[in-house]
Amino acid sequence: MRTLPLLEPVVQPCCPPLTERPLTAEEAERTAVMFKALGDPVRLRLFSAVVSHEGGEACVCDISDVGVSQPTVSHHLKKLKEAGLLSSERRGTWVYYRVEPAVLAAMGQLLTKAAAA
Amino acid sequence: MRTLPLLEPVVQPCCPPLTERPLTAEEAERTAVMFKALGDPVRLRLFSAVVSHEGGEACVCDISDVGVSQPTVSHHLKKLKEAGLLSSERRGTWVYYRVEPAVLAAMGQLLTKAAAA
DNA sequence: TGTCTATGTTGACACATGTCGAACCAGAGG
DNA sequence: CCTCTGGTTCGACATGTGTCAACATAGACA
Repeated sequence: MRTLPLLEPVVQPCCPPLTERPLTAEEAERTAVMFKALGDPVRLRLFSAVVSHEGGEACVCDISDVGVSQPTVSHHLKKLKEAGLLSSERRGTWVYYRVEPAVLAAMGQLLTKAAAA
Repeated sequence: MRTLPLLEPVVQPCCPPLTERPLTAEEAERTAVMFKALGDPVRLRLFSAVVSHEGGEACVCDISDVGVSQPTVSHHLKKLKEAGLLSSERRGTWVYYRVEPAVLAAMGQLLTKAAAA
């Protein structure tokens, strides 16, 4: 019995820099997944809530006050997970979501390098 | 006769840091606009093409080879413009798109600060 | 076993979005 | 004036997406 299904890893070595050259179709496809995941207000709030929470992780019950129903929260968290931005773990009664620091750093570099050009 | 319609400024002083605290509904709404704009593979390629082009600007004719019809290219460039990421200017026969460096830098900080947490 | 609480999944629905062809607009150059 | 070329706008269509209520599942606890 595995405790972490972890749907897909999707984007790990990700993110070619944006300024160097035009992205290829493949690269764009991969990179767009992450931006798309953050392209919804509710998901952005959930993500921000997890990232800003102490320890970089939070229980669903702590962050689900974003004005939508509980199934919708669950749906959005799943999307963020599929995009490789969050991972989840069940601890007893509650499920905790955690941010993937590597991916976040990669996204940041992608944009800051672009800005420095 | 104005040469720059510039549909809306939308997001100028933008981007509260992502790690500090959970984003409010308003902040998330504003910030998500930009991520959403970059959340499509075609738009990401177009954006990357403009950013990586010399001088940070490019004629539509230089970047429209992304596998979709020309009206679709125009549609996506409009979206990027509405999101405040690009601006456009007509110069004789051709239309040039340019990146907005301030907004790009803000987005980068938003994520790198988040990564450093 | 049963029940209660915390999350996830399903199904359905309305709405947003990406795409194209066709029509339209703006300059350049006859 | 006309015509050609580069871009945009329009109308239509298929697909994707956010949302909820209802149902299902997983532990905790009795």
